[in-house]
Amino acid sequence: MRVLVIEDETKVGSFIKRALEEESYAVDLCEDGAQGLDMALSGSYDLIMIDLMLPSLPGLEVLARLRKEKIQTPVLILTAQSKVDQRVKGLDAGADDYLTKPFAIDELLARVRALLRRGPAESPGIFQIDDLVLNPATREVTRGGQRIDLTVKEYALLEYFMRHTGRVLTRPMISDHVWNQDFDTFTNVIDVYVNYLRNKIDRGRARKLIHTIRGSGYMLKVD
Amino acid sequence: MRVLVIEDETKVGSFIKRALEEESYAVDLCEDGAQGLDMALSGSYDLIMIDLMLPSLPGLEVLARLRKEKIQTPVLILTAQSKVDQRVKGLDAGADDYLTKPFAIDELLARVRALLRRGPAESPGIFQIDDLVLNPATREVTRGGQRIDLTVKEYALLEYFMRHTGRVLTRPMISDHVWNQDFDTFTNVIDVYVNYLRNKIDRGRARKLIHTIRGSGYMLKVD
DNA sequence: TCTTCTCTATGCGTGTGCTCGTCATTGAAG
DNA sequence: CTTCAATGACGAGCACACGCATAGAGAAGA
Repeated sequence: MRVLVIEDETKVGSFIKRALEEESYAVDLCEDGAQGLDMALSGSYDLIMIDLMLPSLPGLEVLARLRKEKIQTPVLILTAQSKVDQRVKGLDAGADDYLTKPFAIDELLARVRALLRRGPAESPGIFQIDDLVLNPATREVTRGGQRIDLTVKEYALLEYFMRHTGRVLTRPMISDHVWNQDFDTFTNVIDVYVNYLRNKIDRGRARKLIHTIRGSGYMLKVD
Repeated sequence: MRVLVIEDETKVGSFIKRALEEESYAVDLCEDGAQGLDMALSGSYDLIMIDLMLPSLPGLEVLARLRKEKIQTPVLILTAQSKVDQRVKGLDAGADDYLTKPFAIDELLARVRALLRRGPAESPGIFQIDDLVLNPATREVTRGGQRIDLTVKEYALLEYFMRHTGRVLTRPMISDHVWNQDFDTFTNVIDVYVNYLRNKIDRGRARKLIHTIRGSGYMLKVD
């Protein structure tokens, strides 16, 4: 899951970035409204977080243009003012949720999870395929009841796979959602990480779940 | 446990702040009603204390708006008048308890403990994991029956851990609940204090309780 | 003054993320 | 069936960030 944070206060921004990264999100941080809009328009993000007070372009304007371009990515508004009309304006402009600063990081994370949960599939809080279970709330993964320890990146990759079970995932799709902006296209990192995952999830099991679609990408499914 | 105190009399306010800090609470003090409301809305607090006589925005109003925004944090009302109707109004507006000034500090602390005990988990007064026991009422900690002396900060950290056993606690989450507002994100204080706790709690024991989740944070659990 | 506590600063070891090179597999053409 | 090119699998190894430990500065209180 990739998140764009448009926030001009460096301190707040990097605090949020770090918190999200510890929760295994890929995070791009942008301190300028106009530039942030450009990035948001790429459509690579699963969630966009916008501060209302921005230099160069106010947050509400960013949001409005985004919606005008038919980008339906969930948007979470950050605002210093708790004034009710500000919030109403934000929600009217197409925000999905708002949060007033200062906020508790737990609260931010909870809302992020909530926004991502109401995905296209209207999915529940837990993902399961065969005897493989992933719980995003606790970031716990088990197979056949047995706990599996994953690194942050491995977890991010697996979560992406499990959110798109039975679909072919191309390498560009994977890098777009699991890695952040400064991903280098000309490497085989993805292959390497898929291999790591295989070792921890499929190695020694009767039914393999991770399948290679030669010439296209990978797919998570039961045969 | 983090507490917000909204009290315009500087002397009373800092007296309360100090008393609470000695009991290992993280305390933010605010002398203005409107600003206090903003802070309270962040959801960062485990308890909020409001004086009824405030400049800019009366205490009852702060409380009412808080409840309107669905913030369910326990609220303790401070009031100079002991008039019955005042109290009734306060409780009607959604306060959980009240205290008339002047009050004995012991009484204040007792009520704070009582309010925090009825947490979201409907928790008992005592926390236990393996042979480690923590009693918030006496702030006494033992492991295997043996008393363990902790400093104020160490205790606050351990209490936070024990209230969230078995869950991964990220550094931002920890700083949000154990340190107060002016916490500096870019230091390793948390690591240092976890290390202190390890020395006093896990050092030399067969079963370790504090575990590092690399890239994420820490977790308190039995293996 | 001396002690206690909180926090800063720094050096060090190690796991993670990643690169690279080589080997295995696949599928198509001869 | 053999050959060959394209594609992917995977082990080895490197660099760096992360977390640990420890020393000491600074503040507050006895």
